[in-house]
Amino acid sequence: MTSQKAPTMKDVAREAGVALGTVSKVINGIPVSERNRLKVEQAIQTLNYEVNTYARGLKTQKSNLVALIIPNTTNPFFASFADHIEASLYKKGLRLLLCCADGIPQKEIDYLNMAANNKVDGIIALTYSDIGKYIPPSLPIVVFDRFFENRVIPRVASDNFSGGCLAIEKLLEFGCRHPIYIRFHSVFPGESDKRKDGYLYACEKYGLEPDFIDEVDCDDRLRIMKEFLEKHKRPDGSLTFDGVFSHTDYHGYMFYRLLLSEGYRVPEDVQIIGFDGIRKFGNDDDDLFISSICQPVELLAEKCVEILTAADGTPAPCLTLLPAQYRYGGTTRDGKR
Amino acid sequence: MTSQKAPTMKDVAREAGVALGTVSKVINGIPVSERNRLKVEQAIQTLNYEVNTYARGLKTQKSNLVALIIPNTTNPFFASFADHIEASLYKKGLRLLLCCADGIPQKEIDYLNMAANNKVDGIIALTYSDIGKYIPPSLPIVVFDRFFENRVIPRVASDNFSGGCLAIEKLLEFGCRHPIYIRFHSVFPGESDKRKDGYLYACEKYGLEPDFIDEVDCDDRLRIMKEFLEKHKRPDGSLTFDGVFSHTDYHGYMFYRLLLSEGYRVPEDVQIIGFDGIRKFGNDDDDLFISSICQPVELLAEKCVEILTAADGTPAPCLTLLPAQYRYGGTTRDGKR
DNA sequence: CTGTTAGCGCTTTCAC
DNA sequence: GTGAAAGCGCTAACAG
Repeated sequence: MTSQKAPTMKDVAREAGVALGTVSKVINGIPVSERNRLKVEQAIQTLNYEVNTYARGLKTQKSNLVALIIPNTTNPFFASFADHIEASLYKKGLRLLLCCADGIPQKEIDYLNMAANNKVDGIIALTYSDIGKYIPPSLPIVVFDRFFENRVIPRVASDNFSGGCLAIEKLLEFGCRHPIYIRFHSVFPGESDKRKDGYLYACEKYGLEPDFIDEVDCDDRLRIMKEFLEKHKRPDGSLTFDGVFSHTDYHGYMFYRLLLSEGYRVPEDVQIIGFDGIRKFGNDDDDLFISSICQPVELLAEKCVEILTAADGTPAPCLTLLPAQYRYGGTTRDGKR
Repeated sequence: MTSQKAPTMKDVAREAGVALGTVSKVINGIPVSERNRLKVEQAIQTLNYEVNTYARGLKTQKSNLVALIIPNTTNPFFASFADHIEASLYKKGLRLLLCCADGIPQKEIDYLNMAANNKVDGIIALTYSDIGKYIPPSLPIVVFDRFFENRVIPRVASDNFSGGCLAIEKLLEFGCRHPIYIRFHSVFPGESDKRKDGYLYACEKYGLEPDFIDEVDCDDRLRIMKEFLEKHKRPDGSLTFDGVFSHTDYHGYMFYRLLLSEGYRVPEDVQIIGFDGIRKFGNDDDDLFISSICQPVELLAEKCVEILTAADGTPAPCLTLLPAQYRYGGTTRDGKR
């Protein structure tokens, strides 16, 4: 892995017949006499010169690199988030260092250490392990969804509370009488917890009796869902609920498949609304897994980048909430389209 | 975006009471007295020291960064590939610069220029535009699937020919008599073209009449599929084919949905096998979209990294083909499970 | 082995 | 304006 010797600034200076510093000024847009600027630009052309990133980084301590720490890219939500982060950074001339932490705390810490040591200019983190205390104290960072106690860190998230509320309102609008809520959550608190708060609030507001699965995430999800289902079957086999708001599309889709396999019809017997708005192949508008409260992934990503790259003086907002929107995905009774 | 001053090698030397060079030796694994090594390691611990990448890069012209150029991360296959590339690089102490080219040639060229510009030690490219002539002449590179004419570049791919063949053999094994083939392909040639060759070869071998959709990829896929379907309906509504080998899971899944919407049963009336082995949520073993010839993504990624990072002397293989495997995903008659 | 030192290519003073 | 020169933190070559 060796790279060929590239021309240096010195070569350009010699070629142009000016001093080293003058070349540097031209490159960095610092005023220089018209005559010299042209000579330098000419020399740069001739030699096909490009700035050496390491030398510049060594001097300026800037790399134009931003680390994105996410669990993985295989989960469609993370994948989409990463994709939009990349696009936003690219627009600003920044590059993306992808760090998939896989939920391995050591790997997260490794990446954080690396980030702290002059390798990146900032961090965008979407993580579900407890790395708060490893976050370098003075590196710009924006976190998605999570909250760390040791330091005031700008957070970006969807308006999960309103989203949770909206899910129930939509289910009611489409004729549900008894919506339940399903969640398998991380042990670490985050903004997405408010989806449940939204559900509970909506229950209160519309006089519904709350009923839900709310367990720590585990390998036993399917068994837990099945048990829940059994407990909610009437003697005639019909269900005591007719709507499901799932904390994520993923689990909502699991529940959807379970219902189908037990002979229930969706959306006729039970309507389902998930959360996230993930798409099967990531591109079309018509390939939601289930009807969903869709996170505005593109806007969320842009907002993260915007806050991270805001001028040093600008105070970053502690929390930025963006609205999530309902979209039809086949498991609700507003079909047609 | 300012970073706090990190401890330097000088600080470590002072803390450990040894010379700068000694610290450098310890870090680079060059023999040093046991006593000094311990002192230095201790000091590194205490100061939480990490090597400054720019300084090292300036000296060595290495960055431990590898650029991955892919169209996006939202397509599940690319996402999975990126995920495994990241993991493989991480194991070798390398970091991943993610470049999503979105099929925008200018963006690909930008990234290639950057890569050439001392920023990365190597490139792994999975791309469908014609960037052959922009590839920096002396930077290590490995391409997935594609072939560029201007330069001998190591290629890694699945054994698409055998995979195509296998798809037909499986369909026959499960009782198909008339398997067709569906493809919407890029205008650029690549290894995956051999899936069709495999199909044609299998037809020849097993005495089948080839029949297929083979179009340049476009927005009109659904219309083309519908027309094809119409042409293959017998007067009684039954179909003249009973098996589908789709060039990708994506299009296979599209065709699957089309068949269902037209009232055909899968796998009873028509069996479908795709190619890629992409998973709905990227993690479980049971969430293929359709039965598929699965690319060994993890191995492919590892192989790319292995070839890219092979010692300078080692001649890289021009082409490395890894076997793809059939896996049940609900659209074939080997169900149960 | 160990310590000293000369740069890697660039930015950024600082005199001129 | 301009050019000379001092490092940024590290590696590697060298003398001890």
